[in-house]
Amino acid sequence: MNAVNEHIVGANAGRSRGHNRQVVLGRIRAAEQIGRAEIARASGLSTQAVSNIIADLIGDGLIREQGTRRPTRGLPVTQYALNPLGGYAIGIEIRPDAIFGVVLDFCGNPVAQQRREVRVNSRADVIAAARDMNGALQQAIAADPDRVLGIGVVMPGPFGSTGANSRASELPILGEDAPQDWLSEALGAPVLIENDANAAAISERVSGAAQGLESYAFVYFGTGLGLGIVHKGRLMAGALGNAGEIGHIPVCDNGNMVVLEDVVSRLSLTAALRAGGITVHNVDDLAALYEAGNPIVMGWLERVVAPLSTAVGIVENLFDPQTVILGGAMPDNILDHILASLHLPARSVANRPDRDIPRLLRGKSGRMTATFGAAALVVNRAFVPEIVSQPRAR
Amino acid sequence: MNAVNEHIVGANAGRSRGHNRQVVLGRIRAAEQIGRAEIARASGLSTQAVSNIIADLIGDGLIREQGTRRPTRGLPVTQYALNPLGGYAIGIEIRPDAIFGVVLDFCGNPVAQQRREVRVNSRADVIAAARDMNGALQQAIAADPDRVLGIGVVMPGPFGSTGANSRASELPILGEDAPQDWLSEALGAPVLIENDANAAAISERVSGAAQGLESYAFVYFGTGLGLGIVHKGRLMAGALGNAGEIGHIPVCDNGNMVVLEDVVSRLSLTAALRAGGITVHNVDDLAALYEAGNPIVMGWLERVVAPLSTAVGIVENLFDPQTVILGGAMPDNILDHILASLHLPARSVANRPDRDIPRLLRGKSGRMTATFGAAALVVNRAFVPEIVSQPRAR
DNA sequence: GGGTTAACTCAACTATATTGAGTTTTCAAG
DNA sequence: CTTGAAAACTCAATATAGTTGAGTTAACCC
Repeated sequence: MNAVNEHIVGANAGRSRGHNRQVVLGRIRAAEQIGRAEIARASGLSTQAVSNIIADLIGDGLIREQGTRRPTRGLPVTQYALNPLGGYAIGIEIRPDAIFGVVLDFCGNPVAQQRREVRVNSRADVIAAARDMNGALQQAIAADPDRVLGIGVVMPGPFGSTGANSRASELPILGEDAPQDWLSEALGAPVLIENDANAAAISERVSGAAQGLESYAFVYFGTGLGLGIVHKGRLMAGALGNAGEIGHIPVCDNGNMVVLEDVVSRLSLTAALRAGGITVHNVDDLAALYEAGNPIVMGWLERVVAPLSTAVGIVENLFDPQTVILGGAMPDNILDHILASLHLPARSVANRPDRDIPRLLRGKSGRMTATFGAAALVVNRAFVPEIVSQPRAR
Repeated sequence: MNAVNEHIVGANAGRSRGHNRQVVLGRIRAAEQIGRAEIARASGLSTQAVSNIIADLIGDGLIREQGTRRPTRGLPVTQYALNPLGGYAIGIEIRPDAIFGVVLDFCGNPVAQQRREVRVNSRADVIAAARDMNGALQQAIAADPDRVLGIGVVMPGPFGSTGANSRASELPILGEDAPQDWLSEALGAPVLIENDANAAAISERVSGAAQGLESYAFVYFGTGLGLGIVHKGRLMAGALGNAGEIGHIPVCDNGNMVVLEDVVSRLSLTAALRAGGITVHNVDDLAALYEAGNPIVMGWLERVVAPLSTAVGIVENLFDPQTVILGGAMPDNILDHILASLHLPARSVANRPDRDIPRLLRGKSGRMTATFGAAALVVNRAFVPEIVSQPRAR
């Protein structure tokens, strides 16, 4: 009759072990260093089971002994920590005019970075560029290829043919079916694909402002404006992977109804600057203009306040996240200015007296956040078990 | 350091079996009737494992043999179906001026209903009313108490103290901490609590318009306007359980900025009617007024179109659901009128040429949808495995 | 120094799923 | 009508992984 629970698979010994390895790794990652007994308590497993898994993980080089801690009484705790050399995650960001690559170690620290200025106009171009980048990155780290946990690939969404495919900078190969399949085949490794906002959101969780958070939303300044939603540590990507099109929220701008990303996006800022005779080439140019108090930038910042405040309020009220994070391809000083100037609505489920985190945070991953995010997808997957095993439909 | 993966527990033999029982039940429910081999293929388990679980479930009375089917060749398939008598779910909806109760059988069909007009002003009132209702319902079905799978309780949200607690009809006992704990203790059974919109959303999945859907959003006409978000078969309730406050989206109304539920809600309709000298007592009154072409109702319907279309578009673009369902305490004829009159934005990820479901559906559970939903929470839980075991923070 | 506490190990046990051989029933081809 | 293939299912043996309970070790406290 229908497709209920289509993607949920049964458990068996092997899958249970895989799940439990992820649970143990997740606890170690969360605690930075931790002993077996505490992992057992936190995970609902017996100490013996944890001991066996720990032995496995050490054998695989994913964790290592690190220091001891004396509890109030009893045997000193042997603690374990992630071994940064235990695994590598490759992240590739494909843009219409360039391709970026990064390698993260198992702890989420960058160990290699590359960029190529190439114009990709076809599927063949994408494959060639991704292959080239993957090769270059693997060579740069000179690690055992078996230590590569996977390859994350980021492309601007939305995927498939939708009413939202109207963005200027769109890749021609999108709008086609399942890029996951042919990329995976071309690179000879499992590939995770997400749009830039989703990847950036995970980047903040792996090594940024969202460390330790389970549910948050990430507002991403790309060419347009995107939103990555993380719920219980997992991306909420929607039924077809196109969730988070915050840029399409209609807003009032000087009495006209426009969509949010017409006002709040790097494109709208650079367009305003160009109309004023100023051409910017990168994020640093924007940072400098802000520093110099450029009136066009300042005007844009004022114009951004109302619509973005409204949009963040909507996100708060629809998702009830722990916090909302702002980041992406904007200089930190401009992000900080926005952060300070927004006036979030009082009528929001996020407006609680007992908050322990601010309603709004600035992302930490900087301008490379989407590329880092591509790799972070792979890192995150190593620590967060999924019930599902079949890939989702696209 | 932090709370990553706090709620995720490890797997062991017992928990795996529980998970697999849910997977098998879920497949049976989805297919209505199905044989063992097909369940095995769909769930990634061996036929032998499925056979053992099926034997268990029959022993527990949760499923029963039902007919055979001849495949093209080979042994005829022994099929299994849910046994409606296998378990019962109790649902209780608590409102400021009344309490509703319903019992659903294991297939989600109603087998008993009750209502009491009581004014609940305190925690003691709630406990007394819920106890009374629970007793009456259990007596009405006269089933083995062991067959009761759980009790779902619905109260209007939001829970806890937030900037959204400004609704006229709010229960005085809300804004307090963890009603789950004391209700569970008072009723002597595990209790699931959700707000009305969330429960209603699950009701549509168990026995309504969302059967067979994995990801959808449900716009709920209660006193205000709520939204239940279902993703991969599970409620997305947010970090503190207050997700879905769609009523707080700011919209333009005759040039004034108001929030959505100021325009689109039963309260706004009844207020408009009262200003016109018409008092409505229930949903039937509204249905009759619509049928008679009452100008105030018609005017309200026109006023609703633009803001609700915008809001649904926002929901589509943020969640990318399979569809959006409209329902709750509004007569079907008014809901149908709204459904037909909305003009959803073309610029939406939901606007795909290859859609197989309409972007908008009407809910089927009728005016009792939240009460049914309370019980449906319990039914749904029997079929959808969770990774998490610890209850979420409130 | 003796008792207590807590982490951890060892070995036996248990629960559950898988595997592979075998059985039954049906359809289809000769 | 016979024979063979196909598919569902069962049985018994096997494998994997987690649990249990009885130690062992090392630290603190009195």
